[in-house]
Order: sequence, then C-alpha cells, then structure tokens
Amino acid sequence: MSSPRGQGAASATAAAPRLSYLVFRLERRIRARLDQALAQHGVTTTEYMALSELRLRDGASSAQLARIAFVTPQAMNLVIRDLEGRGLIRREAHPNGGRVLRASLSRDGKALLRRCDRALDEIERVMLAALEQDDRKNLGDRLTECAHALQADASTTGHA
Amino acid sequence: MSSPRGQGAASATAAAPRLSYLVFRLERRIRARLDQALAQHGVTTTEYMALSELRLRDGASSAQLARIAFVTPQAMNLVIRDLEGRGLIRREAHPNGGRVLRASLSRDGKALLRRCDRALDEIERVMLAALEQDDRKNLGDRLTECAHALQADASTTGHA
DNA sequence: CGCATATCAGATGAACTGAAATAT
DNA sequence: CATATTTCAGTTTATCTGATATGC
Repeated sequence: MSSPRGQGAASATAAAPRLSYLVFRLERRIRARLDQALAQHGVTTTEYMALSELRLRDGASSAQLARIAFVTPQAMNLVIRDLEGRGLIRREAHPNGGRVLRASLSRDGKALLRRCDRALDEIERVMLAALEQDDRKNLGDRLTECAHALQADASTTGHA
Repeated sequence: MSSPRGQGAASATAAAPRLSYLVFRLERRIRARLDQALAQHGVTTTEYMALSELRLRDGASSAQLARIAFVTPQAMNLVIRDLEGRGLIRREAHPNGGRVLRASLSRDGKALLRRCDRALDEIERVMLAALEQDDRKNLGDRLTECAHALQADASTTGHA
C-alpha cells in the first residue's frame, strides 16, 4: 500500500459517510484505548459506564440503568451486583417499597470513578487537542441532543 | 473568552459527563435501532461497518480493514469471508503479489449497502431532527477530527 | 530466514432468552 | 391476581489468543 493510487478526482466520493458511522468509528477508537487504561484500575468499560450513569442518576435501580443503557435487566444486574460485591456501590430498599433496590456510589466507588476519569481525561486530551473550548462544548451538546432524540422517540418507531 | 458564560457557581454539577461518555451513550442508542433495522436486510452492524469502510477504501485487504476497525485480523477475516461467500464483496490477488487479497464491493454489495444506508438515514432523520444543516456538518467534522487524532497518535500514549 | 497476510481451531466474555422468586 | 424488580440457569454470538500455511 505504498503507492498512492491515482483515483483522480476521487475526493467527490459518491456517498458521504453517515454521522452514525463516524460515531461508531470514534467509539471504537476511544474504546480501544480506554479498555487498556481502565484495566490498570481493574474496571471494564461497561462497569465504568454503569458507574458514570450512577453518578448522573444517584439512586437508580438496576432495571432503570438497564433501560438507560439499552441492555436487558439481567445483563445490567450482573454488572451491578458485581460492583456491589466489590464495594464500589451500595444498594438499599426503595422507601416506596417494591423490590426496587436503589443503587448509589460508595466512597470507594467515587474514588475509583475519579481515577478512571483521569485516565479518560488523558485520552480525551489527545483526542480533543485540535478542538477549541467552544468546539468541545458544542460537540457535547450535539451528542446529548442526538442521544435524547433517540431515547424519547421510541414511540415513533412503530409503537401503537 | 468570548463570553463570560463559564461554569460559574450556577450549574456546578459535581462532575460533567465526559465527551467519551456521550459518544458511548449515543453509539448505544443508534446501535439498538440499527441492529433491528439491519436485521431486516440480513446484515449485522459489524458487517455494515465493514461494507461502509470498503466503500471508502476500495481494494483494502482484510488485514488493513482490521487495523482500521481496531480488531484482530482473524475477526475481520471471518466477517470478510462471510461477506464474500454471500456475494456481497469480491476479492482478488493484489497486483503487487504477496498473499494480499484486495476486497471490493460487488454489485449486490453496493445495492445492499444502499438499502442499509436508507434504513440508517431514517434513524438519523429522527436523531438529527433538532439540528440545523450547519450543525450536522460541524458535528461530522468534529467526530472525524477526533477519530483521526486517536488513530495517528498511537505512539503518544506512553510518551509525552 | 524474516515478515506480513490469510486461515484453522479452541477459549473467553458479555450479551441474550427463559424461568422463578419476591413484593406491592 | 397483575405488574415490576431481582435473580438463577442455559445459550448464543462476537471477539480474542494460539498455531499453521503461504508468499515475497
């Protein structure tokens, strides 16, 4: 692959990459590095995501987190119970009753989350080197808007 | 500092979500819908990504695609050979020799890719409903910059 | 021979489906 | 009883690691 192929005016590619494709590709890139970095802290990326979500929604139940993350309650439960067993989160019965267990970050969990954040910050430092501060905020806002649009809209897909 | 907005003391949330986290979350949302949509065309999201990458880099080898996607050559080879068996791509020996097999989209592959694109466009229509045209282009450009920063920089990880 | 590609084979992990127990 | 959460058990799928063959 040493010779630069003469595609000519190939820049005008027939089909532009979809935004989703760009999201997938970037996710793959970040994940490859994050997996490696988090392993040094004894956490998987999935666990880190669960902990992060718990920071945003303290007291969420396993079932709630599952819906947020678009996985089955069983899958999330495995993660949550494991995190609990390692003392990174705590769970207590919901005041309103039911079988609901409200999960929240423990002291150790918060500390670990901070360490993971720093590892991720280092990755993002490289990733965002070329972006101005305004661009970063803008990027975050757009990503959030997109995620919300897909979350709220489950009805439009084909729900009666 | 074009504006005195700053985080101030107002929305001084404990910890702002990292951009990577927003990327992960959005990827999860898109994927949940895309998996379902693509299944109707008999394609997995991984396969769709491989086909899309092949559209951008016609004639790439399986090993090349693996590096781009950050997976092992074995994993990519399984996908590629399966796609070949289904007549969606074709492979031919590299003119320069070696064992390299240059892969390219077949007629059926291109047609399928178009159908998948349309399914994805429908998802993106919902996802991007709130974004102006300029925002979309900007979002795409930023995502691309980020991905490139992480691709080229594999060496910087350990050094300064 | 060294190196890269392609491919065969087994091992692993993270998700899923199904079913059961608990609690209002 | 109906519903929702949690949890147990088995299964599938997609990846990985290891090893082998081929071709400069």
